[in-house]
Amino acid sequence: MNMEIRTRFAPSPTGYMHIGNLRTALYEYLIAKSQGGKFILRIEDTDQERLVEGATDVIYNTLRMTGLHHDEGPDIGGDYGPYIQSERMGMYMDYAKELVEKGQAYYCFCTKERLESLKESNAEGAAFAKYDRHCLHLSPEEVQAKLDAGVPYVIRQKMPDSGTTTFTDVVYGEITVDNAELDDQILMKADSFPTYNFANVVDDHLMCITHVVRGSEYLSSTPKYNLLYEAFGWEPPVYVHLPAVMRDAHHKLSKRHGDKSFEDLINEGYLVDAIVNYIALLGWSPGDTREIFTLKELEECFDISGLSKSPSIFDIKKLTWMNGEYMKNMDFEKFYALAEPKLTEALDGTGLDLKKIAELLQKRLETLNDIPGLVAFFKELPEYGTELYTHKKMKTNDEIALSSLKAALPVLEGLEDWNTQSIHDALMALVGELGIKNGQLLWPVRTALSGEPTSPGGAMELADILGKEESLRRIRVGIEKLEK
RNA sequence: GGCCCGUUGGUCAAGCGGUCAAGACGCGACCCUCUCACGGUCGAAUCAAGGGUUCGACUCCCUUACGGGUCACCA
Repeated sequence: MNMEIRTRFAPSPTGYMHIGNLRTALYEYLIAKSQGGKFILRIEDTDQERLVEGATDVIYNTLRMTGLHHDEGPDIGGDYGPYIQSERMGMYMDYAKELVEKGQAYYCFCTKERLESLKESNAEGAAFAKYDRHCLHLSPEEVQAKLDAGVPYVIRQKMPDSGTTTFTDVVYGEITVDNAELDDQILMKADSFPTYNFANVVDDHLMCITHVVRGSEYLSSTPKYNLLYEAFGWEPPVYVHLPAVMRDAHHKLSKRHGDKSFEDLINEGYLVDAIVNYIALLGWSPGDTREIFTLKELEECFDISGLSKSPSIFDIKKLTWMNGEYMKNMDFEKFYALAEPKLTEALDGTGLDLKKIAELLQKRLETLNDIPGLVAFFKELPEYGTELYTHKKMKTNDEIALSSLKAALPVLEGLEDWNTQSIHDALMALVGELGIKNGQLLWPVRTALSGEPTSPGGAMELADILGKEESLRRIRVGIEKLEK
């Protein structure tokens, strides 16, 4: 029978959501959900020194926004709690002692100083020093005596003396290492807290995690994890190691080096769905040429075999393109709801029809933050030079522009109904009368109305939105500039 | 340095012994057009190198190079 797949996202509350972590969460979610499994959230907050106020909320918010709903977690409970690691601290010592009893781990009373000197004496050009197992051969009596005397201790995992350890990673395949390479790593620290590696194994086992999904930086320590599972007599999980998300060929994405977090991208006007869609494709491919996916669609077609082995560089340009795709293909009402705040902010007090402007904008936007810059001219005609009137393709220059504007002015002044259609009819009729090209009339009008080299919408649309009075005023300004 | 992993256009990538080596972003050109954009058409651009194995290698094996990871009482 098939065991239900359980994956977990185990972030540290750092106060922001790293893109690489979000992608890991996404894959964990998809691996579980594509097989009808469960996605669990476990907060790893044991690093008390780096604790940030409100940091767990960032995690909850991100999962909620992206739709990566967890089935169990600190905020919603579950059968395998607690889901906050700091609340699990009492349970690890017993497991460590169990291993000692089984002969798979041992007490170590070595001082940090001794360990330090060990490294130095070993430093013959190499920075590598395994623990020398000084305490491995202590007799039970000696150990007990030291414990009774209150000598500080750690508990170390006893690695096999010889042979090799092999494990299979879903992405990287079969990996074998010499056991001689493995250090007797510390399981319980002198402060009686578990090390990360140990806590992870115990937690994952207790939470019945079937697929451990994590960054490839853990590939090297996986043999130790596996040995730990074996030592306990537990069944090891399926390992899925993920290649890193890079900033460039040499560096991982990192907040500290100025790379953007999920929140940063949202603040810069990127859409949640586009971000999720984009990062899904950073290291995974569906095998066909589809690129636009909703989360639901990803759940349906996600397959572990599409995961890549090599790191991928985060390309903001492609994200930006994809963001534009989402904007263009969105229902207008939904788009308007997103754009409205930005429009209101930029055009406050103008009384302009924001919906009409939004319609013009929807197909030309890459991010929501482009809005203010694109619509500013509606509020106030910018200062501009008459060189804007010269456009080679439109076959215009100052002279033509001036005469076109002069011709357009009375026509528009005489317009009773002011809407896109009436403006269109009037101007096109004028083009016919004058026997000029469309652009020779429309380009100057558009330029006069916007004062910009480019604008969302052409002459007729801008005139309609600006209204008769303001449009005429701007055309007069244009004439004035050209007459100088 | 030891060990582990990786390497298809600038970027994301498909490929899983036989393809003119998909597709997308970006870039360039053209078309459409009242600007920009959208849309459409086309184009430049890739198998890290060298050995094998094979009738045949991007695909399998080895070596080299170059990257990355890891070697904590940090997570």
